[in-house]
Amino acid sequence: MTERETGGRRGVVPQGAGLPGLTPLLYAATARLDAHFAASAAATGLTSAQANAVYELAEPAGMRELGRRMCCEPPNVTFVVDRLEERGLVRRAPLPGDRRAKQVLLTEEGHAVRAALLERLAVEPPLRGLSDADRRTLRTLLARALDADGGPAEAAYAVTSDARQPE
Amino acid sequence: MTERETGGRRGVVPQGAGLPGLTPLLYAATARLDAHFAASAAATGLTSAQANAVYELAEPAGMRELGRRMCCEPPNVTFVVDRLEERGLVRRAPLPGDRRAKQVLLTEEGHAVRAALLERLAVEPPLRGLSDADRRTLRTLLARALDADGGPAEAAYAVTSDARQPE
DNA sequence: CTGTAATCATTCGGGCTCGCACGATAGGGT
DNA sequence: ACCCTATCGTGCGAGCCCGAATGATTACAG
Repeated sequence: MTERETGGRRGVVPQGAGLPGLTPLLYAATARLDAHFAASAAATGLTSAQANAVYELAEPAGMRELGRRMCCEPPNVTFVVDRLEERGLVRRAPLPGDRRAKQVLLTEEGHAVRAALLERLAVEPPLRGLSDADRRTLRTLLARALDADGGPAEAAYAVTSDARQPE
Repeated sequence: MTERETGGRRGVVPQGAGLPGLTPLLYAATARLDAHFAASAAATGLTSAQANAVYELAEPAGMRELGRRMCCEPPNVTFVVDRLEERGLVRRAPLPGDRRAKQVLLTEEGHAVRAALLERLAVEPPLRGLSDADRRTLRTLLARALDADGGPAEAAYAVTSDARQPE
C-alpha cells in the first residue's frame, strides 16, 4: 500500500515568532496525529482524505454539510466523493425535498470499510504518554492560548463539545 | 492577493482517539500558526510554500538540504524553486566541488522580500495569550507526549535546540 | 405571479505534495 | 582503470486543496 502518508498535508513549518521551541512541538504533535490517521487509512485501502470522508459519514449528509464535517470546501468534497463513488463505498442519492442537493451515504461496503477504519484507529493511538492530569492541563492551556488570541477558542476547527469519542 | 490561505494544507481532522477534545485543540492551534504564516506570505506576494523556502534560505543550500529545512521531499523543492526562480527571487548556482549538486541562493530582490516577510511575521504573532510560565508548561507537556509515544521527541520536525527566534 | 437574490453541486484553473523512475555524477573496492 | 553502489536533481503521474465562475433550483419580495 506504500503508506501514502497523507497526500497534501502541511506545507509550512513557520517561524518561532517569539515562542522558542513551542511552534515545532505543536507541529510535531499534529504530525503524529496525521501519521496515525494516514496509517490507519492506508491499512484500510484509503487515502487520508477519503478516510476523513468515510469517517464523517456515520450519518448521511449533503455535499455542503459533509464539507463542514471534513473541514474543507465543496469542490474538494466533490473530488473525494467522486473517488469513493467509483470505488463503490459511497453513493449520491437525490434529496426528496430539494432537487439541487444530493445526499451522500455509505454503501454496505462503505460501512464495512468504515468499521475497519475505526478498528484500526483504535490501536496504538498517539499521544499516549500523558496522564489524565497532563491531558487536562494541556487542554486548558491550548484553549486559553486560542481564545486569548484570535477568535473564541476554535470556531474554525469545530470542537463542538467533546462529541468526538472513538464512538 | 485574495489571501490564498495556505495552498494544500491539512486534509484531515482525525478522531478523538480517546482524548476527548484534545485533538481538535491541537489542530486548531496549528491552524492558527498556518494562518498567520500564510497571511504574512500573502502580504509579501508569496504563497505559503514559497515563503517557507524564502524563509529557510537565509543561508544558501542545495536542493536536498533545502528540502530538509522545509520538511518536504526533493521533487517539491524543485517545483517551488522553479517558481521562485521565475520570479527572480532565487537562482541556482553550480556547486564548485560537486557537479551533480546545485546551490540555491536568494537574489538581491529575494533578500528584500525575505526581510519584508520577517517583518510581517513579527506583527501579531499567534498564541500570545500565554504567560511565559504557561508556555514552559505547554512545551514540557508536548515534549513528554511526543517522546513517551513515538520517537525521541520530534526528529521529523527538527526542533534543533531553540535556534528559531524571530532573528 | 414574476423577478431577484440566495443556495446547491460542479467545473475549471492553478498551486502544493509525494512516490517512483530516471540520467548524471561521485566514491569505494578490486 | 573498472564496476558497483550511493547520491544529486529532475520529470512524470497522481492526489489533495482552494477560489472563482456556472447552471440548476429554491426562497423571497413585491
